[in-house]
Amino acid sequence: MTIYDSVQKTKLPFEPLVEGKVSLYVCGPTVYDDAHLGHAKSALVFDLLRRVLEAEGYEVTFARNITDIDDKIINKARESGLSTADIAARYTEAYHRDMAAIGVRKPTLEPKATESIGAMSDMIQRLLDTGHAYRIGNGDIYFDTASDGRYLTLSNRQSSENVSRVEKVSEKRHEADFALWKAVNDGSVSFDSPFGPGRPGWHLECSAMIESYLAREGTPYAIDIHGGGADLLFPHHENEAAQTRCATNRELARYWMHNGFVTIGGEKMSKSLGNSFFLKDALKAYNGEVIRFYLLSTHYRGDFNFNEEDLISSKKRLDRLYRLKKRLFGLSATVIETEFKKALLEALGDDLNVSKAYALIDEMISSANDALDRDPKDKAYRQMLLSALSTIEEIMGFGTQNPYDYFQFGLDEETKATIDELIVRRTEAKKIKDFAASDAIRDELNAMGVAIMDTPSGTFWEMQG
RNA sequence: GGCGGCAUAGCCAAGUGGUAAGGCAUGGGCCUGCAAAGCCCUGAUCCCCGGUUCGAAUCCGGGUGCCGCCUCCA
Repeated sequence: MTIYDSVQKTKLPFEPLVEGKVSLYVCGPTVYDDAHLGHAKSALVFDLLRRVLEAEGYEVTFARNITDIDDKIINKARESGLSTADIAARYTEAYHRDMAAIGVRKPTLEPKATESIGAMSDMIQRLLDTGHAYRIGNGDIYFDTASDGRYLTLSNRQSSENVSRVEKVSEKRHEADFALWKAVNDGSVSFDSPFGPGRPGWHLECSAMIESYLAREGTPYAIDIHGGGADLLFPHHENEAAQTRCATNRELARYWMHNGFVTIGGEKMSKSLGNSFFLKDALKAYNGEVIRFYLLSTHYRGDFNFNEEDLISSKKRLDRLYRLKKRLFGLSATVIETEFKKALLEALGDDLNVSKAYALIDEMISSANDALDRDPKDKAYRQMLLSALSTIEEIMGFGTQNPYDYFQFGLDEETKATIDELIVRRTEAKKIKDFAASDAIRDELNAMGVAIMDTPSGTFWEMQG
């Protein structure tokens, strides 16, 4: 496959460091609040990448970290009266629940910062030993950016002169130098280390975790692919790259991938702008797969402008897949290799061209419906379709639900019983050709948001979206 | 100020040199008691100006507009 490397700014053929294997690391969440749609987008993009690589036959080791200690977590703990561990546990659980709801598979590894203090200490020690880090009077340890000849090459910046908004610390050697370790003397949350009690700097955890959990020996790069949101390129990934380079004498990742932002009204969704849309709230109104389908529907590198009308339009598109699944419901078949799968992987293999993949799915659905209209009993064809659906489930991660449940999203049993009862009454009215009565019942159902469809095998219904 | 991204039909969105995928919406047809669903048909010359080329949405130059990173951020 080809991957767009955001450092070289070009699509490159993917060549693994180790034959048949891929190491993929993605920056995960800081667990101090619920995940918003931007977090979901990022998680979905790399979940898709992982699925595609696996479908291509690679053995993928996919790590996504949890930042469970950080100033924001400490502040939240202070406000709520809970411990930082409680806050972190609560939002880690919420993150897992939300991601599962949109079909994001669990990563192979999910290291936590608080469980990686040893790995971080080791890296700090190496950086101190090699002169790439220094300690200041209050015990803080900083990375010396000027000691890295390749600093700023990742994000293609000419100088750090304009990094003037970074907090001024008088003892720092250079403005761009960033904290590896913050000494803590005020009794707040701290961890023991060879450098005394303190907390790790945020950038450090990814480098340290990659080194201790993912990196292979004897390769020119620590891992194959490092991903994250576009806002992490600088300074976060720049700093990670510098740490790894200086501590281990090799580059961190061969390919860097950055996903675009979710925006609202053209502006980046972020907590500081106050325009975040929590995933958990979206999940109240829409099936998780609809959200997955929608957020994955455009190319990962572009910005994604969230808009409820577009979401509904996406839902209608996914509905078609489920109606086809409904037509084939109850049939079992062995999964066979299909031309469809080949085409789908080829589309996705081009730097995750999801638009092309979606187009292939749409075309498959149309021709399938057409063929099933002509010959509903073609067994070989049905088997091929079931295999295609199963490919979509496996690679795209949607179409996995029972189609009847899918169309009854959010309904309680009582309402379902009411609907079923109305349909029985309507069927009886139709039987005696009392169309006025049957149409009145249909209007009533429509008013409830229920769409009716009469078929040779009975009347079915769906919630309208 | 430095660096970067984007601009394609009413809307969403692929395509990066050979005369514009797909979806939603719209209109028409088939099917249906009527519908719904399904299938078929229906729409753009690609922000503007200039250049290169036999040929450009696609390359080059110059504009305009929107967005992002440089502070925590997916």
